Amino acid sequence: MLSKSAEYALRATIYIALKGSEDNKLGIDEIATAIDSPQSFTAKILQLLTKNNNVVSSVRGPNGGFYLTDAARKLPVRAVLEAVGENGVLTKCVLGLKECSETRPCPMHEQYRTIKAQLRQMFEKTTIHDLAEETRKGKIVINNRLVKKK
Amino acid sequence: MLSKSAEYALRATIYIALKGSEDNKLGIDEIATAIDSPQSFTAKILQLLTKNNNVVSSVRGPNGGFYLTDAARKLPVRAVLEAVGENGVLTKCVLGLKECSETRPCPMHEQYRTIKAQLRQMFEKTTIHDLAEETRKGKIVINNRLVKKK
DNA sequence: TAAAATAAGGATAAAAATATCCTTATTTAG
DNA sequence: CTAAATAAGGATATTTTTATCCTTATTTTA
Ligand code: FES
Ligand code: FES
Repeated sequence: MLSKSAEYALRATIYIALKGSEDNKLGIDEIATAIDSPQSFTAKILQLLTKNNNVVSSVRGPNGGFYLTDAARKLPVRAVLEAVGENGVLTKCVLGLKECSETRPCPMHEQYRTIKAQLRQMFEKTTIHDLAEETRKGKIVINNRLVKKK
Repeated sequence: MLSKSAEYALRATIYIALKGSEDNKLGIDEIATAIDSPQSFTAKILQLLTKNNNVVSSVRGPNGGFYLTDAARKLPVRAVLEAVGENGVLTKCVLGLKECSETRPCPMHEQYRTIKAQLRQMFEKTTIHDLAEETRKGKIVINNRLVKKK
């Protein structure tokens, strides 16, 4: 469904939203460990997220690291996907035709339309904040281990 | 959403259902041209479809080619996806966690659940026959050109 | 101001997906 | 029985995605 890049981007962003703040910036090693992702690769992805859509903010040097602004927390999930170049799910044809349109639909278009609409809904109406809250509240998890209650 | 392999697999299968029959088998060159796909690669995929799930049937030699049995036409779309090793959309976690489960959900699980259910519905309830019929009836298209009415 | 900490960025590397090409096996028609 | 047609299958190539490593720039603190 999503690329590894997009998956790591989402998990990292959620984690940063959850644990970081302007005066508690998180280092790449902590983040990658927390979300079970390859560190250097995750660093690249965080670079994308800081460059595109201002999803993530970063500061170098001692006590530097990554955090989210309040504005960033209000961004929809889609902003994260866009930042890593993965918004195709919402626009592309399931059968891989060059165009997905009502006027030249493929045989799955009709059925896929409502699913695509729901995906769009999910990616546009849900904010980073929502996902972080969801995670904070429940027995929710963003890595492959059990979540540790603090 | 789907891999190229899966996209070609679906388009090819639909085309074969539409134009082929036991006594009008279709050659790989016709199929690949018709669905705008790379010929040799499509050949590989058809090999998978003949080996797995009996989605496609084939005969070598003069007047050989590919066709679908009546049984194959009744197969759900999912059988095609499975045959090319692409049924992960229905089982995997959107955020890429190793497990997708109710007991250890990720922060998107709740919202994604209903979408996944609809995807499953779509892939399991829709048959190859349905897609071919859909294509036969309307201004429906499985390549990147306009469909030619015969 | 020097040293340490940290992200940014560039250069590769490894793996997976996609694609092509060539040879082999099978089947049919003549 | 032979030749031609056609899919099967193996080997290889190309491209894209994923991943690692090393150097550079920035920032903070001592
Ligand atoms: S044309 Fe294929 S999904 Fe819209
Ligand atoms: S656990 Fe992530 S979608 Fe189910």
